[in-house]
Amino acid sequence: MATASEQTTRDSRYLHADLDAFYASVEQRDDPALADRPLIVGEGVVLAASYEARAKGVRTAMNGGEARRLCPEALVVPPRMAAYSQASAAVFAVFRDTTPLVEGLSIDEAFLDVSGLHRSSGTPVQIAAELRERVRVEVGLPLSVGVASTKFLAKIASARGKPNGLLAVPAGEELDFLWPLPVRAIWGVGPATETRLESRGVTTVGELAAVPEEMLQSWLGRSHGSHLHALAHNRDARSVTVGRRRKSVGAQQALGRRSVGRPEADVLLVELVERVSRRLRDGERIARTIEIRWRDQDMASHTMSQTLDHPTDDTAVMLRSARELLSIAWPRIEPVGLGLLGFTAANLSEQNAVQLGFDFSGRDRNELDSTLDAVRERFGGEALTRGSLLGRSPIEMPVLPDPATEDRES
DNA sequence: TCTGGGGTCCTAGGACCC
DNA sequence: TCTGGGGTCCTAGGACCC
Repeated sequence: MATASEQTTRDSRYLHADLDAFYASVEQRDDPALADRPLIVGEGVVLAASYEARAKGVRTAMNGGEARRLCPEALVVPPRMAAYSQASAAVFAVFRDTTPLVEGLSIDEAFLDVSGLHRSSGTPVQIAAELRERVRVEVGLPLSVGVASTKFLAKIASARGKPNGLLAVPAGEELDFLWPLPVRAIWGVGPATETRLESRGVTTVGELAAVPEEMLQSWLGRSHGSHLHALAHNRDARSVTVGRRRKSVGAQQALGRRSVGRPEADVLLVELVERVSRRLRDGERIARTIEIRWRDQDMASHTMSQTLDHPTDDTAVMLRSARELLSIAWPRIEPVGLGLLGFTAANLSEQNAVQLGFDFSGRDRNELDSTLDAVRERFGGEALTRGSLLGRSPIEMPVLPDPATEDRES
């Protein structure tokens, strides 16, 4: 098991904050009649279930009929997305008031880096306790927080602390905490990886840590293998990234078992493209890659994509491309039957970006650096490096980014 | 238990360029 | 005409997450 030399001695600087049963908690907050009662949000499929409903076996993504059979006394309400967005924004405001180093992962969870706050705000554990209290009082929602020396361990800790808990993994005790857990607890180990590990007799993180890295790579692929090897030893160098932006926007529609002909598929495609292009325009984003995805009646999924010469947010342009793809794909789709149709716009960039083109082949280093300085001064591009100037593709720079719009849209 | 809707990241082969 | 090293971009598929 853990030896002292293997333990990290870094401070616990990362918080993973996760709202409990988020949609259900918002409903229970807004309607006192729902408090402390089994509650299901979403009718066709369960989007969220209160802990009272979970106690009966109801789970997220379960179909509504099954959920009602398991928990007949549950109240079922339709989702109110606007209310959840508002609640999320209020919670994230508390996060950002605690530290500017906040990385949103989804509508209801975020990483916070609280290193450097020790003098002003207390220890990470004190900060986490304060955060939970503020979210409870100011927003009225239960929050679980994990505290650890790495992001991935903080995430595991918050999950173990639920519901409504605070769990800190003390520096030096990381591996004692980690190694008894099932491999599935690791963020990034899903059903496929779990099965592959299990077939080789590896079921706990401790057993995973004992497998030589090269062997793990041969089982799972180079990158995945070395990544899991590192995590099993609590080696995770990832830091909190502020201001991440979405890289793709998509919409999809499941069709069940009914048979769908080409005309109906085409109508559906128009609706999907309209939804996506509207969201692109609302978010002031443009996309260069157009993708259709479908699932056949055997549940196998497929994609087909096309990259345009110029990014766009224009419905007609995207629709033309999507239709072209559907025409090419249809001979493959028709014999098997369509189970789901989706449309995704990827390769997103900022609507107000400028493209800078450079050709520095054969130029010297000084000339390059002075140009780099000039470009940075004009466009404020901190991310711009000499390496990016040497690339042949145009470099995209946001025009005078407004910090207020840097928020991740949820 | 035959399964919703919205995402991210990685891999691997081929085309193409210098 | 053939061969090599180094690199980017595009496409399709797969695993995973909330």
